[in-house]
Amino acid sequence: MPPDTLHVQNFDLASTLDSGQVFHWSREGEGFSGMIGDQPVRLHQRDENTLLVSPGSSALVSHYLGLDHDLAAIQKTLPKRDKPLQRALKYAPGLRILRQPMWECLATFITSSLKQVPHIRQISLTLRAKFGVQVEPELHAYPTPEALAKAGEQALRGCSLGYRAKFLHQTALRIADGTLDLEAISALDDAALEAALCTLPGVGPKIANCVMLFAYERLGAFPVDVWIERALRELYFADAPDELSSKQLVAFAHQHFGPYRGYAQQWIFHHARTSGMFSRQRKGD
DNA sequence: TTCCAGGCCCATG
DNA sequence: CATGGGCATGGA
Repeated sequence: MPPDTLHVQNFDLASTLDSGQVFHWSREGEGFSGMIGDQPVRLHQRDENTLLVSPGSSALVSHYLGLDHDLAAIQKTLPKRDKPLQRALKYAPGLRILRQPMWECLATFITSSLKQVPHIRQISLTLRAKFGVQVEPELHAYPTPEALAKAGEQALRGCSLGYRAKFLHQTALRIADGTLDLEAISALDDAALEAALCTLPGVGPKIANCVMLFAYERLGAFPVDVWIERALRELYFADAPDELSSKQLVAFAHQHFGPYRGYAQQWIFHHARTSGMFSRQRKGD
C-alpha cells in the first residue's frame, strides 16, 4: 500500500525527532521508523510541505507530532526583540512539541537523569527489546508499567540503568497498581499536575516538566536541565551569570517567554545542544 | 585520568 | 526553605 500524504507547514521532522524529546526513532532510508504507542509507523518528509506516513496512520501521526499547533501564532507571543531566542528559532523553526504517550514519556525521562542523549536512547531501545511487545523484527513497543514492575529492579539494572533502576521499578509498581492514574491527572491544572508527578520516585521538577510538556501538552511547562540553565545564564545574564538561583531563572523564564515558554525552552535547548554554541570540551570559565 | 551528562533524594543548617 | 554530597554508567 502507498503511504498517506500529509500537507504540512512550519514543520521539520528531523529536528523534531532529534531534539531530545523522544529517543527511539531510527533513520530508515530517507525517513524514520519507530512506534507511536503500539503502532509501528514510517515517516518521511519529502519536502517542506509534504509528509509521507504509513497507510492509515494520518490521524495518529498528526496528533503525535503536534501538527495542529499553530506555530505562527505561538511565535507571535514570544518576545520579538529577544536575539538569542530568535536565533534559536531561526535555527529550527519547524521543531514541534510532541504529544507522547504518558507512561512512555514518564518512564523514559526517569531513565534520563544525569545521562547523555545517546545513552538515553540506548537504554530506551534496550528496555523495549527486553520487556516490550515485539511488533516487527526491529520494532518493540515501550514496555508497560506491568511489564517493568514484573521484571524487577535487578533485571532493570541489567540495562545500564544504574541507580535509576530502583526509581523506574518503584514508579512502574505505583502506576501498575493504580496508586497514580496518569490519565486521570490530566484533568489537573499545571501546578497540581506537577505536584502529582513529583510524588513518583525519581521524578522531580525537571522530569515532571518534561513529561508535562512532551506528553500532557502543557506548553507553559519549562524544564530546566544543565543545558538550559547554562544557556539562560550566558545568554541573558552574562554580566553576573551566578547571581540568580535556579529557581529565579525559572521565574524569569515564566514572565519573559510567556504562555508558550515550553516552545521557547525547546528551541533554545535544541540550539544550545546541537549548534556547537557551547563546545563541550571547554574548561571552567 | 578526570570531567560531565535533559536530576533526584536525603541529610543538614 | 535553601544548600551540598552521593549516586551508576559510559563517553569525551
